Amino acid sequence: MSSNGVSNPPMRIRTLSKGEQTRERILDLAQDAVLHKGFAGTSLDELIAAAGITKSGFFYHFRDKNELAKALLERYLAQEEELFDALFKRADELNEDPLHGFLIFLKLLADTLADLPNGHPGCMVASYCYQDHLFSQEVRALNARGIMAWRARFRARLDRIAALYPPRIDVDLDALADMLSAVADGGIILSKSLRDPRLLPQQVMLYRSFVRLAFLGN
Amino acid sequence: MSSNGVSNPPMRIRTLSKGEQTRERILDLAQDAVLHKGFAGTSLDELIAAAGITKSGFFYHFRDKNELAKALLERYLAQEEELFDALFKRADELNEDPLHGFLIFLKLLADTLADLPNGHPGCMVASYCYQDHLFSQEVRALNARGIMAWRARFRARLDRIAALYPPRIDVDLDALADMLSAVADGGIILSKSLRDPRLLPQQVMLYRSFVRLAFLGN
DNA sequence: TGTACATCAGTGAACGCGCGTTCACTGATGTAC
DNA sequence: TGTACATCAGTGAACGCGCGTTCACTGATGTAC
Repeated sequence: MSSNGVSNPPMRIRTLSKGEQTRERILDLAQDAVLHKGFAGTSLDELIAAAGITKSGFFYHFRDKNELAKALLERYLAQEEELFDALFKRADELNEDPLHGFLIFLKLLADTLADLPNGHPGCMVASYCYQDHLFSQEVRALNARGIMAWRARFRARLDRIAALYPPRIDVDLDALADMLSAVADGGIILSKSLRDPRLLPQQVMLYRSFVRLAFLGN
Repeated sequence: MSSNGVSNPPMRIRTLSKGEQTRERILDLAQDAVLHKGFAGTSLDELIAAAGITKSGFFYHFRDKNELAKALLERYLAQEEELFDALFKRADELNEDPLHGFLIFLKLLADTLADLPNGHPGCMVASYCYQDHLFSQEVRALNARGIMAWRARFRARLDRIAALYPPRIDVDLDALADMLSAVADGGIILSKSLRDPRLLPQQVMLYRSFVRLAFLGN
């Protein structure tokens, strides 16, 4: 079940080999478990039982548990990138103005998040940042790079916007770019904690209101 | 060290008994460890070693590990309440207008967060929400009640503001109240992940800009 | 002021279970000639 | 088309260590009379 939904690319190109299918199944199960019990709280025993393989089968796919952590995060970040690429592409097809394109993107994002059947499963970056001492330096760096990539992506948009629409307030564009990540991560925490999937898209829409106010004034 | 700083009440009234001191020491160590390794990743062995007691000493203070989880969260929520009470009190002493009082509160909050020597240690509610399957129903409910209490507190302020300053945009006041929690939790994740303590207060100040724009228009 | 008893704040040893990891092995599928 | 070999995708058993929990016990401090 689940396999998160957020980030499924619009269409699968290549069919997966048997081994790749097993690996993806392990990752799906692991992601779900890690987002609800933490990494240390997720045992390999439960994963292999759910995946229907043996311990040694797991170690065929991952050298050790840390490599599972790394693969989980890499896949999550790649899926987010795909999602953002797709939504920006659609938004830009609908409008060529950078501000309105961004506002459309935010609306599409909120709609996408609102349409997830069980709500957003959780942000791997947020989960990992609260367990950073469990991971290798490599994984921690990957986590930070994920956030920096989001900042760079949104910042580039905001630069184009600010060039056309002088901001009504004194605002640091990096901070405003970060705010989308913050509001999304915070919104996920609200939705998860209160078991109300609507809270996350609602927060994204509030961020949208802020951007609109800041550049458009209404 | 640490003992988090955020939430230390302005002054200690009562001196703690020996047992209470030990208990607080365990909680300090546990909070630090849980926020960096997760709850399952934090062993009692490491806590007792750091606290300088034995296993049985620990179980004198807490019936089992779940009770530690509960005590940790209860203390965290109480400390947050104390902090908000203190900051609102100071803000209201400086100004009696509800909007400007709230804006001053947000500035005080940002300043407080900026002054934490090592940055904010992390939000227990966020940490727990990413490990909810580890905890009893009681602890999960406590976590949700924490967020609801923040919402109620900020919502009450926003109601008084909206009565005097009709909002410039169509905005749900519960959502706007939640946004402070979201921005704070998201800001903590930014600060922790990128190891830059300034990002959290920066996000709080952005939220402040939004509130100002929404009610004051500049 | 002295004695008896209760409570506080722990100690020390043992428990069994689950954890991640290793190792030698194997049937099925793919590739070269 | 048949055979030899390599790679893929695992199996099965064993490993030792660390985990949370239990239990009987104890010295120090507080309270009643």
